[in-house]
Amino acid sequence: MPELPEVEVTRCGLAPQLTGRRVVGVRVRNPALRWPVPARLPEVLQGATFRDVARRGKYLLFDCGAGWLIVHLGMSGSLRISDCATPPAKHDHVDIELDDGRCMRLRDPRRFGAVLWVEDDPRRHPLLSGIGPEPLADDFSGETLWRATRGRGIPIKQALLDGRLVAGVGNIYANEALFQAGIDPRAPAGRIGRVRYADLAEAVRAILRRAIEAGGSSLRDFADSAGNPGYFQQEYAVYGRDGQPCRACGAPIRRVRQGQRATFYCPDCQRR
DNA sequence: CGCCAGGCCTGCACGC
DNA sequence: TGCGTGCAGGCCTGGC
Repeated sequence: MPELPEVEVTRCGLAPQLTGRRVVGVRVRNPALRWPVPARLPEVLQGATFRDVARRGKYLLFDCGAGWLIVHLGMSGSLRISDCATPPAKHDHVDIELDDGRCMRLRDPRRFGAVLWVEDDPRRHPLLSGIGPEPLADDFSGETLWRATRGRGIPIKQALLDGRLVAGVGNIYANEALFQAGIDPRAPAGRIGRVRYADLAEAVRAILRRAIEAGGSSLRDFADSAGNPGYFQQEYAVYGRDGQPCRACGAPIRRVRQGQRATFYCPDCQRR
């Protein structure tokens, strides 16, 4: 379940291995991802050299000189560097072969992910142009959240999942950040004040940073690690813990449904 | 067998 | 009429 931290850890793992490498071939075994993998991907990528790997929200942006490869991992996708000779597994849909005999291999069992190609600024692509501030950048703050939610009745949990307010906060970290900020996920976003939004923004940052650091510790063997461990899972305060005691006060964690997504919270620590 | 999880785009219905 | 808003559907597989 790649959320922003997993995508960032992926970016950090891939960048040094890709930068300066030339593409010598592209193999698309199954183009049926969320959107079809562009049929012309092999021809446009052939001979291109990777210059950089960036990230916007949960989108990975590969600067290939002639254009940009955009990859979204959906909810079951992973990218790793493999030996080209290693036989692909069942859900290995795309290989991008490099000039050193290795390849970047996309695995995505559920195929909610996407592989796109654009020739100009990927941030202007329709899928990316409306994305809100990066949570770890300076233009995200309690103030931006406060301003964006004036007059809105939507529960704060669902507002946090809206990528136009803040980029890349998924279900797990929305739950965790609200716990850390002591805010009831059902509280109407428009009725939360500046001070609490400052706490919430800080909680979002802290949670994401911590998760990235935890993932970063596995960076060394990133390329060849088989299934990736999620250390951070051990540390969840509320996510997936319904019925278990709150780590802060002992009250049983509750689970409710908001917008067809599971929400977890502590009824005592989190207030409207 | 059925249900659920996950991200997030898309389309619809609604009210001002 | 257009817009902002809030909801629900859809995509897909594996695990319970």
